[in-house]
Amino acid sequence: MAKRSDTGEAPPLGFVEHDHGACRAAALAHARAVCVERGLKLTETRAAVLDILLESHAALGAYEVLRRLGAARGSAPQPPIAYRALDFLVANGLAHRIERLNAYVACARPGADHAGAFMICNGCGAVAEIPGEAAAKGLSRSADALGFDIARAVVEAEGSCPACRAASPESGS
Amino acid sequence: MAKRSDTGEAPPLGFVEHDHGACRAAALAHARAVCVERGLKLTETRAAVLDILLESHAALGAYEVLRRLGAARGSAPQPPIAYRALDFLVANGLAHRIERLNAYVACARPGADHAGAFMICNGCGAVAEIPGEAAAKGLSRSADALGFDIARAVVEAEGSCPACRAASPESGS
DNA sequence: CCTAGTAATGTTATGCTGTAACGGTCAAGG
DNA sequence: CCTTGACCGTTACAGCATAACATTACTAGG
Ligand SMILES: [Zn+2]
Ligand SMILES: [Zn+2]
Ligand SMILES: [Zn+2]
Ligand SMILES: [Zn+2]
Repeated sequence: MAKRSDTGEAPPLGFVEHDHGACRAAALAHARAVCVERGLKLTETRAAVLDILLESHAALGAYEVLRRLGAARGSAPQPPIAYRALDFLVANGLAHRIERLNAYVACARPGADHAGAFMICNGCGAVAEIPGEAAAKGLSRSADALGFDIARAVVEAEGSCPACRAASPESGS
Repeated sequence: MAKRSDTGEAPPLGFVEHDHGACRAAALAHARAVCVERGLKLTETRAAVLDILLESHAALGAYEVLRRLGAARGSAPQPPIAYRALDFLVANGLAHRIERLNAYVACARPGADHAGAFMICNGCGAVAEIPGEAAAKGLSRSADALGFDIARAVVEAEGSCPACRAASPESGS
């Protein structure tokens, strides 16, 4: 495949093979560091939810998170438990909400600026997070022309990841 | 205001003053033409739902459409009635789904290519539909670099329209 | 005309997504 | 001690969406 150091971009996790154990540990460590730095509390529940999201680079619905949280605890927590933790993670850039799926994914670019864009594979459910600049640039030019002030941009592309394209080429061009 | 003929782009309805009665009639006429051309049936229910969406350039939730449909008929239709009509309109490019809002808006660019992007005003709920090219270009370059095949892109910016910025400038820069 | 097929609508029931509201727990600080 | 504030636990409900099946309407063929 293409080299990836030639553009200076971060490697796009989600579709590429990588040491996910390290990936997960690094994200968790980063979360702890961020919370210390900002005076936030990464409580047991929040850490557990983040860890659940970090199980893979797929997006999980709130109720799926809730189920796994219940399995991890032995009890059966109610929806607000999951939503509050997810809201905390999203508000602090540790996770993202995928609007197209009404689902949540752990942040794959710890510490980045966080105007991210996402590529969602319909085959395997993997989600890759990429810098949003490319899309945001064109978008903000359009917004300027309109006099519109962008507070937040949702950029989500749905399609087939390299692995899924290789596995079922009938849907290709 | 800024001239709008200097870029060759279509005028961005939704945020600009315009003769909305004509806008609505033209959209309805276009819908009829499209259906005739493609051998589709713009039934009473479908036309009614499209007309409801065309009441303004704001997005409506399915249940709000349902309520208005009930008001227009005198009966109280069930959710699938609205969803089926909305699905038909979306499938044929006569309306669009706004993922961020779980809501639907009439197409404001009849006959266009339909890889549109949307600007959603948090103040007044107006939605402007703009050509998606600007964002799509950067996005597809990223996708190519990843080996990702984009089937559909969701591009939705949330913020303040010119009118709402003027009305409440405290949230400005 | 009658019939069979298809497309759309009507109806029932249910599941997924998200939040309001209130009470309990625990730690920090006067 | 007693307040304050942040978080957690629980109940109840609101909003979004679809599966499944019954019914109606339109259409093509006999
Ligand atoms: Zn990973
Ligand atoms: Zn895939
Ligand atoms: Zn209009
Ligand atoms: Zn506005």
